[in-house]
Amino acid sequence: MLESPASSTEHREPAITRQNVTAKPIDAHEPWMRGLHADTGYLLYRLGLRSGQLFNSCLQESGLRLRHYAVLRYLATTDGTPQRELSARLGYDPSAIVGLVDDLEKLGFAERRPSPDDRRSRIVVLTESGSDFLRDTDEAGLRVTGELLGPLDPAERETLHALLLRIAEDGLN
Amino acid sequence: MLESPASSTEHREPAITRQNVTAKPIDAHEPWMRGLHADTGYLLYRLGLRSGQLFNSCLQESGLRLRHYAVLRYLATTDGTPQRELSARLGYDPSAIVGLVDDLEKLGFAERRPSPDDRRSRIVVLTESGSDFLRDTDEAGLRVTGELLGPLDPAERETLHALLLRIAEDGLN
DNA sequence: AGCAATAATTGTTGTCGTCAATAGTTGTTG
DNA sequence: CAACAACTATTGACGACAACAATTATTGCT
Repeated sequence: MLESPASSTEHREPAITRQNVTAKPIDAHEPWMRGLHADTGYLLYRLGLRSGQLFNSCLQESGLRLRHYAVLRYLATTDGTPQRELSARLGYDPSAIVGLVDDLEKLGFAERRPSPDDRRSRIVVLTESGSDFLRDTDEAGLRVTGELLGPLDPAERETLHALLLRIAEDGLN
Repeated sequence: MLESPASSTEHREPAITRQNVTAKPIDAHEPWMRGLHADTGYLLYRLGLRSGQLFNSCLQESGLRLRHYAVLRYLATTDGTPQRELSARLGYDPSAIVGLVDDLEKLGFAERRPSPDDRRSRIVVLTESGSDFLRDTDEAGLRVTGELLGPLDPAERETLHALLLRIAEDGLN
C-alpha cells in the first residue's frame, strides 16, 4: 500500500530550454488568460483541481488520499457513523466507502463496530491515533491552504471562504 | 440539490426531482458541516468537483468533455497553437493532447496544420464550426455557472471571480 | 412464513493520468 | 559534413479510480 509518491510533487519544470516559450510572468491581462478564465465555473474547476493535487501531495507521505481525509474529518464530527451515511453525505459510492474504511482500519485510524440496532450496519468510529493524525494533518492542511491562497490577505480569505461556503451549502454535499 | 452523480454515458439527469433521501436541510450551522468545510482549500476542492461535473453533464450532449472545451477555448484565444504549447499551458500530458485533438478534428471543430517552421510540429487551429460551437456552448456555460453560483448576487459573484482570478494567476496555469 | 427493501460487500467495466518507447525531424558539434 | 543529442508527436502499457451490476446477510412489513 501506499507506494511511490513519484510524480507531481515538484511539477514546476516543463523543461525550458532554448526557443521554448519565453518563461512568462503570466498575468490575467493577457488575452488567453481572459479567454480561459472568463467563466467563474471553469475557474472553480481549475482551482479545485490544483487544491486537490496540493492536498494529495501533502497527504501522500501518510499513505492516504483526500477521500480518506474527508472520511476522517466527517468521523471526527459525529463519532460513530454507519457506512451508508458516509456514502450519502460525502457523495461517494458505497463500494468506495468499503475500500476507504479498509485502509483507515489497516492504519489504525478507524475501526468498524457492529451496530446495536441493526446487525447489517457497521458503525465506523475514529480511534485515538486517528484523532491524533487528524490533528497533525490539520496543520499541514492549513499550510497548504495558505500556500494556495498566497496573494490574498486575511480579510480577503475570510470573504472568499464565506462566499464559497454559501455556494456549498446551497447545493448541499 | 443534485446529490447523486448518476451521470455517465447516456443518461444525464440533473435530477433536482427525486427526493428519495430524507433530505435534511443541511445548513452550515450544523457541526459536521463546519468540521468538513472549515478549510478553504478543501472547500475549493469540493466545489471544483461539482463545477466540473456540471460542466461535463452540460457538454455531454455534444459528445465532448471538459478537456476538449478547455482546448477549444485556448485555441480561440491564440488561433494557431502547436500541440506542445497546449500541453504546457493546460497541464495535460502530450499523449492526452493527441486524443483530444483527434476528437476535435473528428467533429470538425479543429484541424492540424503543418508548421512552416518545424516539420515535426503540428499547428492546431480552430475551424469555423468550432468557433460556432464555442459561441453556443459559452451560453450554456454561463447558465451552468449561474446555477452553481445560485445564492450569490451579481456583486458577490464579481467579488468571487476577482478573488479566484488572483489565486489562479499566482500559481500560474 | 413470505417478500420487498436495505447495508455492506465483491466484481466488472470504462475512463483517465502517468510513464516508457518509437519515428521523424532539428540543431549542434567535433 | 557526419554523428550525436534534443525535441515533437504519437503509440502502447500499467495502475488508479469512479460508476454499475450482482451477491450475501439482515430487517421490516403484512
